[in-house]
Amino acid sequence: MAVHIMTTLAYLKKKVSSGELSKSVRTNPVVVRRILGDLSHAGLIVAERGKMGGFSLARAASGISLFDVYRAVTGDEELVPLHDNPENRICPVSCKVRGALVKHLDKAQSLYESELEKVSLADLEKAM
Amino acid sequence: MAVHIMTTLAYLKKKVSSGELSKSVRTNPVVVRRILGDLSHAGLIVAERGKMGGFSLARAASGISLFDVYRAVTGDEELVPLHDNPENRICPVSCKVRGALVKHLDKAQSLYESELEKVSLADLEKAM
DNA sequence: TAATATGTAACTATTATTGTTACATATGAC
DNA sequence: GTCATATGTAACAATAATAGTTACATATTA
Repeated sequence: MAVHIMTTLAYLKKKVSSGELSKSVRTNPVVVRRILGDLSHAGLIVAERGKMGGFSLARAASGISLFDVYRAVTGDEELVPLHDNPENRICPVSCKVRGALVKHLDKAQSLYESELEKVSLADLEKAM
Repeated sequence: MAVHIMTTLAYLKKKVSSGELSKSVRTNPVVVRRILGDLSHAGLIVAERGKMGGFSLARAASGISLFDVYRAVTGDEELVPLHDNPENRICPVSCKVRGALVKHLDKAQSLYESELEKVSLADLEKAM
């Protein structure tokens, strides 16, 4: 939804209200505003309040990547989370798997994220 | 949990029951058996029923990757799912974002998965 | 045949997400 | 100054996914 919203802002190139955006996404304006809140806190969009208010990109679409959008809405949570049951101290695997596994998962996630960095909202908007 | 279980099987190099595995993972044996069911259906482990039954790797730990384990338990679902609200036909973005976005997400996911392919259970087991 | 393992159904508890209603707050038009 | 209209958020309900639990059928071996 966040990418849909951001692509719409890039495409329309004007100030848009949460009501208009919600029609494109086909959901409730509050759902859209919650996502817009994340995007705004991340500095990707500018929100203007009051009558004639609305949302617009904070900078050029070519300067905003899919990774920026992804990060804004997910925080820094992991793509594949680990189980968080307590360790069984008498089992070496129970004590050490997480550490060993997370190293590889982090590497894979870095690759995923750097691929998202390569794609800008301008690239997406051109395909509309 | 699936990786924890598989690494334990690689480490112990013997037939192990769901009860023993659940002690290492610190959860209920049925939770473990559900995951073992997925791993078994994927052909990664062999399940033996009855008294003296248990689970063991179906092939050498060096021949099983993190990607194999990941696929066995997640199916082919996407790392980052798209929203599935209906299209708004009068909005070009609403009609086309998904197609444009999924292309890039699939590329990124391929990179993630091929990184997991590079890591075997033997690699993990060595770190225990 | 008794003991012990897997395989699964059924149920509860917990959590996250989405959608919704309601309303405080801000801002521009008149 | 006030009204119309926008954002910002709290609060709540509906839905779905996951984890844990109990129960029991089925398989296998000593």
